[in-house]
Amino acid sequence: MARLSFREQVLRVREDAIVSSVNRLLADKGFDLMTVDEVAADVGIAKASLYKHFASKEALAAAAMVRLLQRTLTEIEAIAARPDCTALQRLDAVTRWALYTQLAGEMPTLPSHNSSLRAELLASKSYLDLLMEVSERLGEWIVQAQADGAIAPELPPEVVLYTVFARACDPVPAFLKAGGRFSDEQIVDWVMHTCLQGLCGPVRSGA
Amino acid sequence: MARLSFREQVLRVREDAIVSSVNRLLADKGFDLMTVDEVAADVGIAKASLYKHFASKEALAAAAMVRLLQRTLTEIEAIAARPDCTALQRLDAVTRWALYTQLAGEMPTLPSHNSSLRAELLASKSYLDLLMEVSERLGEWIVQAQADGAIAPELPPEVVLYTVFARACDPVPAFLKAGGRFSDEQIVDWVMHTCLQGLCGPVRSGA
DNA sequence: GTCTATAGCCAGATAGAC
DNA sequence: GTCTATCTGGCTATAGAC
Repeated sequence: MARLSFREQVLRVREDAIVSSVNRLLADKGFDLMTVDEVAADVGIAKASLYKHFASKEALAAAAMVRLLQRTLTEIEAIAARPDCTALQRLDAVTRWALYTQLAGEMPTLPSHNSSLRAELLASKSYLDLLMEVSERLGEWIVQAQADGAIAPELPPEVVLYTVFARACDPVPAFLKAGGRFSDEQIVDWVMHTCLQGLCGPVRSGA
Repeated sequence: MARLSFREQVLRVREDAIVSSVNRLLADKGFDLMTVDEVAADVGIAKASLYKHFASKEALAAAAMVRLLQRTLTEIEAIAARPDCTALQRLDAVTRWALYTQLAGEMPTLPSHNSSLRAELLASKSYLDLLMEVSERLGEWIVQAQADGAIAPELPPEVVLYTVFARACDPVPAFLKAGGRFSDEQIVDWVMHTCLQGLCGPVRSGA
């Protein structure tokens, strides 16, 4: 019993190493340019061994997305545990976390066009469950922030949710980072500013 | 002389048909999933004939991007010709145009990771020239809008420019459209609202 | 310049020994 | 479960006739 558990633990560690490589490669090159050979080489095992753990390239990507959502949920729970925060501050915190994750090269991005990949994700119960839970947790904060008058009440919560989600694959931070003239902190501050206050910023009396 | 000119015209019409197909397919499936066979079938010619017009798949995509930038410049000039507009209103108009183009399925999107494609684009003088001209035209409006106090002066113009550019590949409109509950006009209005005023909207007195 | 046919290559997936 | 070696399909690109 103990041996079996140990074996399973070894298995999980190896699979976690695989998912880590996939996560990094997805963040770096995207799904289409990532090859299974690369993943195998990065993990340090043979390609055929990969296929003993995951049935397809799509399954690899799905596993990376599941882990991302799990980490997102962990982050959400950590932020939810902070006392004396407004809902807007919590939304701000989770969005900043996503931006820093992206700037660190750890945010896997998937092409929204790829149909085989979409099919795999929509068939994954754990992925869908996690996505729904993340959406619901954020949705509660959004509704609360609107009740507080902190987020524009005329925006449907759906619009707010998608806008927050979209920061995870926003190309602006990477472009600003590529320029090399700004720190990650500065970049995140600006993107958060445009996200919350918009380009026009707080309305000044004369405007 | 007239015959030669006529021949060249026929050639350009055919090439324009090719670029139209590429534009649509790029908007629909993206570069990696678009195959040259599809383009040929869509145009109604043999694949080998395509390669008489364009040297590679990357060249096809580059041609589509050049045409997009040309159309963008045309739109910019039309907006510039409007009398009695503030710089912010012109920026608003061109961004709205990009959003409608995207919702119409006519906005080609390229993967930012693909290196062979990047190389092709960076080697294309007409692409780079057009990109620079579009950036400069928008840059003038941005600086003017900041001088007017309409756009937050603490934002570097670079940040504003990238934020405007990013609307062209913003995933939010497509998600909202996929929901099927909103009109294109409504979607564009919301996205423009979040772009200019942010999620928090105009600061209310109590906030 | 257009076509048919095919070369050449690469990447996802598998066979089968250990 | 791990490996080496291989299969298979699809895609870019080209050869060569007309």
